[in-house]
Amino acid sequence: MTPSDNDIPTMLLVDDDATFREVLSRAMTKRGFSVSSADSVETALPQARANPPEFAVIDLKMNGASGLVLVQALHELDPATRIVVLTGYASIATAVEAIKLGATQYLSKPANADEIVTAFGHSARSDVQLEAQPVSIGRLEWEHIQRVLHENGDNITATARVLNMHRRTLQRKLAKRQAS
Amino acid sequence: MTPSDNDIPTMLLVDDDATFREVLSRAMTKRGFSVSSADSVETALPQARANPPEFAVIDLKMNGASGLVLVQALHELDPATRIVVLTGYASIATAVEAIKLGATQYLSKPANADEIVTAFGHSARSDVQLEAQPVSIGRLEWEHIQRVLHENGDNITATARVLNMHRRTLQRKLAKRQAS
DNA sequence: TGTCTCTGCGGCATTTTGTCGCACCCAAGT
DNA sequence: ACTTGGGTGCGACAAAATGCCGCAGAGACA
Repeated sequence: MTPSDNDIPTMLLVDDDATFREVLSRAMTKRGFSVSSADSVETALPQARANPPEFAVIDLKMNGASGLVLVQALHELDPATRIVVLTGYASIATAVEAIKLGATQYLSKPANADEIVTAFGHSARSDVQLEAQPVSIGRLEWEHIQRVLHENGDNITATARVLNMHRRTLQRKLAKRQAS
Repeated sequence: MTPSDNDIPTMLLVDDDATFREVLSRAMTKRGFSVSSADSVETALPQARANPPEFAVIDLKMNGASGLVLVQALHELDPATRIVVLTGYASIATAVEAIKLGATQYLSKPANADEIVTAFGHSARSDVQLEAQPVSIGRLEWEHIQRVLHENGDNITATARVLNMHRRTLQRKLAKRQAS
C-alpha cells in the first residue's frame, strides 16, 4: 500500500471511551501512524477540517451525534480517506449505512489494532467466503431490533411498543450486547 | 413519486428456491413490476445482458457462482440499477461486500415483499401505499425456524444445532405452535 | 413552574431456556 | 441377532430471561 509514502500517515481516532482511545492510540503510533484523537463528533469535526487525516477509526455509538455523520463528513472532505467504523452494536443495518456513507470497512468490537490495520488495506475484493450457516435466532432478533429501533429514531419506548415487547426487556437486550 | 411513469418497471429475481421465486414473483407483479426470474447466476447473466432490469432481487447463496458476482455485473451494466441482496445466510462481512459492489440494500430472510419494495427506496406504484407494521419478533423467529427446518429436511436435531439453540427448546417451540 | 415522555434501573413473580436423563425407533454394520 | 449411532419425545429441575411493577432524573414545551 502506497509504497512511496515519505511522510508519516495521519490517523484520526474518535471514540468516547478514554481508555480505548489511549490503548489504540499507542498501538497505532507504534505501527507508524501519527495519531490524533477526539471523544465526540463535535470535537472531531473541526479537528478534521483543520487537518484532514488519511485514515480514521470511528466509533458509531457515542454521546452526541452518531459517528455516521462524521463518516459522511470525512468522506466528503476527501473521498480518499480510509475510514474504519468500529462499534459495539454491530448490525447489518448500520454496516450497510456506514459503507454507503463512505466507510471502507466495518468492524465490531472488540477488534485489535492488527485487525483494524488490515481493514484499512482491504479493498473490495469478492474474496468473502459465504458462511454455510444460517443466521442464528439471536442474531436474527438483534438485526430486527436494530432496524426497528433505527426506524423509530432510536426511541426505545416506541420501539418496544411497536415490537409488542416490554420496554424493560428491550433495555436489557440492548445493554447485554453492548457490555459483552 | 414519478407520477409520469408510463412503462412498467422491470425486475429481475434470482434465487434457487423455486417456491420462493414464485411467491415473490407473484407479489411483485401485483405491486406493479414486470418480473422475470432465474435460478442461478449463470442463467441470470445472459438474461440481464439481453434485457437489463431496473430492479433486481438477488440471493447470495446459490448453486454455482455467488450472487455477489451478479451484483457486480449488474452494477457495471448499469449503475442506476437498484439491487437488493436477500439471503438467509446474512453476515456483516457479506453485507459490506455487497454494498461495496453496488447493492442498494441488504436484507436477511425472511423478508416480505413490502420490506423489499421499501428497500428499493421507491414507491413502485404509489397506489400501493401501505405502512408495514414491523413484524413481531415471534413471527420473525417462527418463519426463520420453518425455513431452516425445511432446509434440513425436517431434522429437528440438526436444525437446533445449526441454529445454535437447544434441541429441547426447538421442540417446545414447535409443539407450542402446533397446539394453537 | 407543571406536565409529558423517555430513560435507566432495582426488585420480584412468572415463564422460558438450558441441561440432564431415559425410553423408544430405525437404519447400518458386524 | 446384536451392537452402534443418530433421531425423537418427554419429564424434571435449576438457571436465565421476561413481564410488570415503581421511582427518580433529564429534556421538551407551554
